[in-house]
Amino acid sequence: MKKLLSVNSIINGDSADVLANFPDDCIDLIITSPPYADSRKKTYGGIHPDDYVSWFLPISKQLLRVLKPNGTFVLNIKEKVMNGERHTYVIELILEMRKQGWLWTEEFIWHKKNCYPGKWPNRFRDSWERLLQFNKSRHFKMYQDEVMVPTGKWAESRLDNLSETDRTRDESRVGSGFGKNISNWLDRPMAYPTNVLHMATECSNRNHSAAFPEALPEWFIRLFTDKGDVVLDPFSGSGTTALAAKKASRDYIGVDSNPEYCEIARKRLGVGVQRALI
Amino acid sequence: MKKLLSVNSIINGDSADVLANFPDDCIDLIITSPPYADSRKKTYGGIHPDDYVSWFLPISKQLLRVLKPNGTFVLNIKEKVMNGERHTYVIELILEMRKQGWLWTEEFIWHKKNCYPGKWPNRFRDSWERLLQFNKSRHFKMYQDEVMVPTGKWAESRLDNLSETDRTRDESRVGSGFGKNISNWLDRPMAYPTNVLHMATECSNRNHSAAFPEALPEWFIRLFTDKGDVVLDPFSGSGTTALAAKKASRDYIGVDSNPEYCEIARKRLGVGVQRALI
DNA sequence: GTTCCGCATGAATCGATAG
DNA sequence: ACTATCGATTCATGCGGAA
Repeated sequence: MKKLLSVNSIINGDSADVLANFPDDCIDLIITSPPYADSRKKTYGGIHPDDYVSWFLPISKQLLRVLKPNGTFVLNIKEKVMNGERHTYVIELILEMRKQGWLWTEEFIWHKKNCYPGKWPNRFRDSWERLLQFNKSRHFKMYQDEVMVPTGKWAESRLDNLSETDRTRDESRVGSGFGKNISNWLDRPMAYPTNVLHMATECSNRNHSAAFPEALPEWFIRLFTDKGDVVLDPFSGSGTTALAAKKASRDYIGVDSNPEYCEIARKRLGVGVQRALI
Repeated sequence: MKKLLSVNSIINGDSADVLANFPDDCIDLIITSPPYADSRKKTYGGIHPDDYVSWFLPISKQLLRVLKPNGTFVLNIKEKVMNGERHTYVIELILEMRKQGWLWTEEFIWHKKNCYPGKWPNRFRDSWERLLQFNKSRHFKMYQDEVMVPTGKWAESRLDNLSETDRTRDESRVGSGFGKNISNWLDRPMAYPTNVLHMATECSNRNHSAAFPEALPEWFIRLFTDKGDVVLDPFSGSGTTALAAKKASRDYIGVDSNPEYCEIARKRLGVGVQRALI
C-alpha cells in the first residue's frame, strides 16, 4: 500500500501511530519539545520519568525512518528534579537512541534569559535546556551563513557612532540570530554563532503552555533546511514550530494527541485541513 | 593505622593512590577539572575516550569516601567530538557514579564567552562545558547569599556615565558574582544567580595554562563552604582551585601526577611543603 | 589620566595526506 | 582499511603601547 504524506497540516493523533503511515525518508527537519516527564498532566497524561525512555523510543524509531538521510532531528528536553536529584532519563535516552542508529551530533544549550522565578534552599533557578541534535548520517544539510550574528562587544565598542540604546537593542538580538531590522547589521562585522543560544522565553498567557519561543524553531529551520523543505513537529502543541516553518516558506506537519491544541494550532496557522499526496 | 591529611599542600602523585591515604569524611568541597579524554597528551598521557569511565571510577570512588556527608563535588568536564559525534563517556560516567552512590544533584552550565575559534561545515564553535554537581546526601551545605549578583537593568539605567570599557569590565564581573569593587553594587538590587555561569577563559597567562578561570572555583567555594573548610582538587594542575581556596581563607589540598605542575602550583601559592596532622 | 588600537593566545575540529 | 599527523579555519579577551 502506498503511504501518504499530509503536508501543511496539523494531524490529531498519537505520534507513533500517525508517523507509521508516513513514507520513508520524507522529512527534512524534525524539531520538537515533547511533553516533559510528569508535567503537563492534564494535556498529555503525564509520563512518569522512569517510563520516559520506553515511552519515547517507539516514536524516535519512527522519526529515524521518516527523516531524510541528510535531515536533522532537534530535540528540546530537560530532565526533572526527583528526590533532590536530576533524573537520568534524558542521558539514558541519548544512549538508547544511539543504539537505534541515531548519531548524537551535538548538544546545543538554550539559555533562557528570563527563566521561571523561584527560590529553593538547595538549588538555583534552572535557566537552560538541552537542544539535542541527532542525525541519520554525518553528511547533513547545514547553512551556517543563514544564522550569522554581529561580532561581540569587542568589535562593538569600537563602533563609536552607535548610541547606547542601539547597542543594547542589538545585543538582545544576538541570541536569536536575526532581528526585524537586519539592515542595521549590514555594515557590521559578522561572525558564526556558537552552540549556546540566548533566547528569552515567551511568557504569553494563551490557553496553551508555550513550549518554546518562535525564534527557536526559526533558527534551526534556517540553519538546517531550504525553502520548500518539510518540517515535522511530532508534538506540535500550539503549533509554534509549524508557524515558524510557514513564515520561512517551508512546508510543515504537526502532530498532536490533543484535539484542542490541534484546533488552536490550525487557527494560528490560518488553515483548515489540507491534504496532499506525495 | 591512623591516616594523615596534609592540609594546605600540593601533593605529587596519582589521585587514586594519594586519596587512598586520606581518612574518611575529611573534605568539604571537591572541585576539579580532570584531564579531558585524549587531550593534554604530553602532560597526562591522554586517556582514550573509550577508556575514560573505567579510568575515572576508581578515583570517584575515593572521592566519595573522603568527602564529608554534607560536602559537594563539582566536576568540570566536556565530551570530545569523535567521528562527527559527541562521545558518550560523560553521560556514561554520570550513570556509573550514581551506581557508586553519588547523587547527581545538578548540572551547571559554564558558558565560555571566549571559546576557541574555528569553522567547520557541520558544527559551530563549542562555547560551553558541564559543571556537574554531585553529593553524598541530599542535605549539603549551600550559602546562596554569598553569590548573589546585581540585577540586570542597572547598567542601562544608572550607570550611563560609565565608559563602555568600564561597563564591560563590570559586566564581566557579574558572571563571577563578585568583583574587586563590590562597593559599587551595594545600593543595587541583588538577585540569586541561575545555573548558567558566564565566564571567559583566562587566555593570556604566560607561565601556566589554567584549565578554568579563578572565578569559577571561587564561586563554588563561596557557595558550598565556610571559612576554614577543606577544598580538594584531585587534578590541581597549575593550582587555580587551591589559589582560590587560599584567597577565600579556606584550606586546600591539591593533587597532581605531574611534578612540574606541582612546582608551578606551589610557587603560585607561595608555599613549600607543609604537613599537618588531623 | 583616559581612550583607542594592535596583537598574541587559547581543553577545537575537519579533511587530506602519509605511514 | 585504519591510525597518526598537519594545515586551514576562526574570534573574544586582556595586555601593552600609542595618541
